[in-house]
Amino acid sequence: MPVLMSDVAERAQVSITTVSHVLNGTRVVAPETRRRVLEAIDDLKYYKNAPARLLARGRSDLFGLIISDIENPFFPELIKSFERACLEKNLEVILCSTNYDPRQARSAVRRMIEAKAQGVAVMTSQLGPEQIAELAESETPVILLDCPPVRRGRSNVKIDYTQGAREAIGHLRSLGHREISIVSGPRDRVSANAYTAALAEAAHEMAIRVREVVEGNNRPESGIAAVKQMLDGGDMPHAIVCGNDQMAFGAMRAVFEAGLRTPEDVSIVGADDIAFARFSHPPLTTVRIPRDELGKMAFDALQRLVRSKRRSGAESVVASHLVIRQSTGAARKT
Amino acid sequence: MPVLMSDVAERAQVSITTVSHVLNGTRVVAPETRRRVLEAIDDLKYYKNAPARLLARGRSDLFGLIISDIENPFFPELIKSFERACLEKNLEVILCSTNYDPRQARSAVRRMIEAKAQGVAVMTSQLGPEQIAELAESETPVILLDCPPVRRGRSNVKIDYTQGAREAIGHLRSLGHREISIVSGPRDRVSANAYTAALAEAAHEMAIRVREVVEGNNRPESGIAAVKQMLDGGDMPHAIVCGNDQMAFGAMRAVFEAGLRTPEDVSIVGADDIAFARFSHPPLTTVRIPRDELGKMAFDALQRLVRSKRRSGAESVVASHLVIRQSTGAARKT
DNA sequence: GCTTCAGGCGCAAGCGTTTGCGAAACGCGC
DNA sequence: GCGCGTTTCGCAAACGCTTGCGCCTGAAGC
Repeated sequence: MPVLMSDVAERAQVSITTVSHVLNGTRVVAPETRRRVLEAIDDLKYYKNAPARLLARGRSDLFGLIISDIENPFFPELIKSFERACLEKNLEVILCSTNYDPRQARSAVRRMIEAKAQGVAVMTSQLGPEQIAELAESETPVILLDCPPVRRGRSNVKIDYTQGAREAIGHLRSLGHREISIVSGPRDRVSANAYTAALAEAAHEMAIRVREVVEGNNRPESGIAAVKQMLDGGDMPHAIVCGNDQMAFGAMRAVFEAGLRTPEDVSIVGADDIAFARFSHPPLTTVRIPRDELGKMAFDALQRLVRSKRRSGAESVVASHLVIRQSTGAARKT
Repeated sequence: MPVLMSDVAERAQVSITTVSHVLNGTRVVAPETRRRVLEAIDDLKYYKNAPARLLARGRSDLFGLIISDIENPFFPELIKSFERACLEKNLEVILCSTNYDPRQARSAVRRMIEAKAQGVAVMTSQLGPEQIAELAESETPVILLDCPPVRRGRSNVKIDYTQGAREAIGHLRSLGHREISIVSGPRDRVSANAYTAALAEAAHEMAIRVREVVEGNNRPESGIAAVKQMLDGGDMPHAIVCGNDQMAFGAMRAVFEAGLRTPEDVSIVGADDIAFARFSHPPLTTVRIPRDELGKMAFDALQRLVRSKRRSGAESVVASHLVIRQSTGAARKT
């Protein structure tokens, strides 16, 4: 039923070989012939058959991207910049979410392999070593997030939290704070631990005391819960550093509900700098993770890996920086 | 290099025909044989070759989803529920964004056709009639959003704003408000107009005056701008109904920056009920568009269309409802 | 005028599945 | 012991494209 290359060929009075070549630019075709072919394609409204094409070529123009959860505001910007980079090079993207579910994680990997993705950027920590190994066995180059070591066919893009952590702690210090409390991300997430560690180190360097670290699950509710718990402790924290913005929003809410104010009574710092951080009340001071750079970087790294014959992995790093808004303020004199 | 069906067949001592049939469950295979095949697949780590499969079958198990912009918080939840529904039926999703760019819109359509998607849900108004026609010509069933009429191979899922609008206006009225101002979405968006119209009608019914409608672009900044403009007018609005939540956040910010308070001085109502509406300050009263239902509904409608031989389209409707939080309050006595 | 060469193009063999036909093997009734 | 219905499985022809070879034509070289 659909229009085939042979139909185009017939109408343009050439062989399908020629049609294929003008379509792909794989060899010189006389301008006049080319014109006829293009015209025929247009007249007939020919669409190439992607599966047939892939099958014949043996490889795809697909780059895979595996993320945790599309509803997590961390990802959309990352996805978008990854996609944009792919589009520019005329590559397709195949996107899969794990939704924090190991089953879906496995199925995501399977799909990547089945679709014959040239390479896959894994921007979630939901994949276990077995899944990574599976990709490796299929000779699929992989980019991991915060997950060294690098090796053949496997690069790493790393978020450097140290700078952001230093700036955040430094900022609080300069506001007169000498103690902080931390609402961390889930302990089973490498990135969360890295950030918490970076904070602890920065605090140590600057002689700031870390009163407590309470673990959240990265969602606003857990920010609320964490802060409630802190407040119940009796001795109220005056500076809270959160593992991500969503928990920071929760924290602000809990502070408000306790009859306190941000930043007058307690300063709050988020992390990620999601779009809404600018529109919360007060606008959130936060450690920005440049997710657009991250997507671009993942793409670049992947492309390098795919192109190079040796497939030797590399590590690239994106820096984090504090962006100061209005959720942090001078420590109260005691 | 990769493991083929023939490898599996050899190891299991059967023909590739049999392997194919156990893989697809397309005919009965003796239990023992079946076991051997499965075992071989497992041992060899065989992955089916999706392109080859598609080519041979002539059709795919792909459902397409075209959205505007993944960074727009309206979409992720919709995407997720669409995906979930597909996953349950063992269908793959191919997702494309238009990013409000006609070129990308065209390319999205082309990709759907090339990939041989069984059907496509178009949840954006970026596709012009030509693109829709393109899909129709390729015999691809289509689900549109708020875009009648229904016809062969083309269903519509409609958001019913009237209920939500009535509830919103009624709520404001019961709080003592007798006038509202509207910050609408872009006028070239059908849905935005539908909502504005529903608001106007509800207002009319309840004898509420619509002081003004200023057009925004659905982003927070435009909410700020719109409210600034209203405030500059001198005569301050006491109730503002916004076309979406993001503009409502902007509106709240502008109100705050003008030294006023929400809801004491001005009540603000959003629309969509994105995740952050619960965590803004104050939490946003908003007309909820159930995006999860929407995704599910789009999927169901698409599936019906794909399955039925006659391909006759239908219209399904999702209702909207007000969710009352704290950005609305009693009108001030004048 | 004959050879050489390059530019332009077509032939046909894959690519790895699915699936319509059938064939073999087996059990049962008579 | 034979015919017949079942059950179980294999053969080989698509599917629509890409691409290695190689042919043809006309112009340039001598």
